[in-house]
Amino acid sequence: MEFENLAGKLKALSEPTRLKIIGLLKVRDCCVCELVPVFGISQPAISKHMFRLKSAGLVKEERRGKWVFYSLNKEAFKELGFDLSVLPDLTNELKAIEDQGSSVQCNILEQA
Amino acid sequence: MEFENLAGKLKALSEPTRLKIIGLLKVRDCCVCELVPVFGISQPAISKHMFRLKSAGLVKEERRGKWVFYSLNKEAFKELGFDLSVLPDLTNELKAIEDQGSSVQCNILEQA
DNA sequence: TTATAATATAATCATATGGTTATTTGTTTT
DNA sequence: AAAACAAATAACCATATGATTATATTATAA
Repeated sequence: MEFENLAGKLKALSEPTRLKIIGLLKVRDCCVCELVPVFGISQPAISKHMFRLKSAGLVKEERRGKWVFYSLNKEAFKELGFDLSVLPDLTNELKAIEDQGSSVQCNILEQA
Repeated sequence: MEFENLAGKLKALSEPTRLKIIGLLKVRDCCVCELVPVFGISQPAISKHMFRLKSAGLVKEERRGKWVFYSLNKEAFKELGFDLSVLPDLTNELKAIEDQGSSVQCNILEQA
């Protein structure tokens, strides 16, 4: 891959919030409303981060009813030469959010 | 590694000039005055890029007489989970610079 | 069909970034 | 010691970035 293209993908990765979003998506697909309470920034801010990740081809999006779910594009990470296993496992952090339903602003969890 | 730290290193990598500098250092150690003619930007601009790469721990520096040579910190790339082999090989590009000595602003090549 | 929920977009703002030119610092050469 | 070379630092500027609030858009629920 050419340097410009590679650098573009790396730039999308190289922001702490977005990198942690990638870590969360490594655990499971997530929708925007689940990510908002994790980071304590506004919903539009998360949406813009997802747009950046999607534009770089690092994540895929899929609408499921009211929600838009984002998932990792693992193929893109291979091409990028980035090993996802270096990211800390966030399973527990995601579980914590699921448990304290009070702080979760969306109703996605009630669907299950 | 934590997300902040990882993101910081990725940010240092995620700029086209710096990423290409890494590609050149993969071929061999280089000094600033060799890099200047490759990119067509000013010497201070290259120096600042080297500072960013060094601060992120991605490169090491070593003074040799008048020159300061930079080399890859390969260990850092492992920790970062980034596979250097995805970068295009720039051996020829470096050779081209060596050959057309006219455009090279420093005398490093005359040393050999 | 009206209200509500989830997401995206627009407008705005402060800070970070990557470049420039001018100058300083360190090293070698004459 | 003076001149020249290599690199770093300082001051500055235009653009990119990451956040905000306000407003649209899209889909479900009442």
